[in-house]
Order: sequence, then C-alpha cells, then structure tokens
Amino acid sequence: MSARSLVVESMRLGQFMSDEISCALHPYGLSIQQFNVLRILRGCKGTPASLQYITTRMIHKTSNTTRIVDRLLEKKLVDRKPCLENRRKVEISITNKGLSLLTTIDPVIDEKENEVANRLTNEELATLLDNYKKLFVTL
Amino acid sequence: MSARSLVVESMRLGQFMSDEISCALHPYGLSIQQFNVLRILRGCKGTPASLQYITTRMIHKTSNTTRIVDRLLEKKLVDRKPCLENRRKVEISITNKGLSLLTTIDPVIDEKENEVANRLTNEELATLLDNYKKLFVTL
DNA sequence: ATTATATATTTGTACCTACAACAATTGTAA
DNA sequence: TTACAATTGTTGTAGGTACAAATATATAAT
Repeated sequence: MSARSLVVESMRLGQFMSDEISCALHPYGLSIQQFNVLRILRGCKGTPASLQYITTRMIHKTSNTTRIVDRLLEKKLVDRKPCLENRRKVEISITNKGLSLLTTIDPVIDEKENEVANRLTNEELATLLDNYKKLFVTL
Repeated sequence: MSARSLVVESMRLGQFMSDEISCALHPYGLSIQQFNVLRILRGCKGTPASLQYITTRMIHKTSNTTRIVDRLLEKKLVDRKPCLENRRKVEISITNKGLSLLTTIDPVIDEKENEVANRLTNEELATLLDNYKKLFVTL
C-alpha cells in the first residue's frame, strides 16, 4: 500500500527542498542549477573544469551544462577558455565576482539547510540518509 | 554536517524516483505530469474537474495545467468543455481512450513502485514516510 | 447600476530537462 | 596514411517549472 506513497512522497520532498533553496537564491538572481555549477567550480580551487566534469557532478544527469554556463558567463561569474592541450575541451573557472557572490550566499543557504534539518533529531537524520542509500541502488 | 546532505540527497532521491517513473512511462508517450493529470481525472469518476482542482492535486504547485491539458487533448486522452454554470471555468474529463491507456500502464507503474519500495523493510518504509512528514512542516 | 474586487483560466517569458543530431577534434587500426 | 571510432561540446526541439501579466467572468460594495 505504501509503495506508491514512497515514490510520490519522495518526489514531493525533493520538490520541497528544491523550492526552499530556489527561493533563498532568488534575491541573488541565481537558479539552483547555476548555483550548483558555481559551487562545483569553487570546489576545483583554481583548476579549471571541463563541461563534462561539471556535468558528472550535477544532480540532473542530463543537464545541458553548455547553456547553464552561458548564463553564468553573461553575468561574468565564470570564465570560459578553449583548452590548448585538447582542443575539443573547454576550460571553465569561477571568477572573483563569482567567488564573492558565493561568499555572500553561503550563510543564507546554510541557514535554510539547518532550518530544515533541525526538524529531525540527529539519529533520525542519520537513519534517513541511510535509507536513502538503500533506495538508490541501481540495478 | 549532514544538514547539507539532507537537502542535496533529498533532491537526488526525488529526481531518482521521478526518473524511474518517467522512464517507465516513456513507451506510452506520456510525461510524468501528463500521467499525473490523467490519474487525477480518473479519480474524479465521471465528474469533470476544473483546471484549478487539477492544479491543487499536482506535485508541482505552479505547474501550468492549461498547457499540460493541451497536450492530453491533442492525444484525445481528455475532453475540455466550457462550464455552463460558471463560464470562467472549464470542465476537463478523461476519455475512454485515456482510461484504457491508464489500465494498460497501471501494472507497469505498480511494479516499478514495488521494485523500489522492496529495497526497504516495512518498518523502514514506515519510519521513512514518518520522517518525511516531519520535514514537510511549512512554517 | 457602476465600480471595485475576487475567481478562473490563458498567455508570455526565462530557465530547465530530456533526448537527438551535429560538428570538431582526437585516437586507433587496417 | 587513410578510414573509422570515440570523445567533447554545441545546437535544436518538445515538454516542464516558475512567475507575472492579461483576459474574462462573477460577486460584492457603494
């Protein structure tokens, strides 16, 4: 009976989380995917990333990273250069403007995340994440 | 530390579930939202539904139901008539073709849902759904 | 009755996913 | 070396979300 609920409620929860974050990002003019790419690039610590690399770290497997990066470029939050060693590739890196935007946004997102997580005890949270792992197994 | 994981992993799980269902629906030419609307209409058991009613039952609060119904109309899976009592409204109902398509798809979706749910014990499943409820509380 | 307000739906726009086709470059094997 | 395959990224299209504005009708207030 609750098999159907599991699927529907998981989708609802994912949507809820995504809405919470999107809403917090809205004042900064970033979509959740754009934010996601910026954080991935910050994680690269100076080493530029290829589009392919970015894509593998994104939540949506089939995101069209080219066009998300296009919008970050327009806002001058990232740089894009052709890769000299392999001219098929492209090198994306976060700009100082991008880094400082992230620094501004960080505490806002942290607070949102804590606000939601605080609705569960640490034990409940651990169990939840544990069950997520079991569900994810791809056959 | 796991506050951030909670948000990201919940989004990932929602996406995973959504992908599983979308994939199962693909052979029948239905998107997950179109399928959702058809199931809502079937639940109405003959009584036609307004767009507003359909929207309130959808997973995405801001879905543009007009355009989803447009596509179902093109496939002749639903009917749309102006409502005579209140001419602002519109009456949507599922056609026999829509009903029989759902009958075909039902077992496929049920199986997918069970396949995923079976990765947890009944107790784990109950706990998970319980924790979902706690997270959903809107402030 | 006229104006204002609320309700119900449609339309427009920006951004996104999913998927396929395409182009350019690189790697490999006959 | 030439041909073929694989890799990397871009472009096109259909369907969707999110949000705002527009339209039409109904209800309430004066």
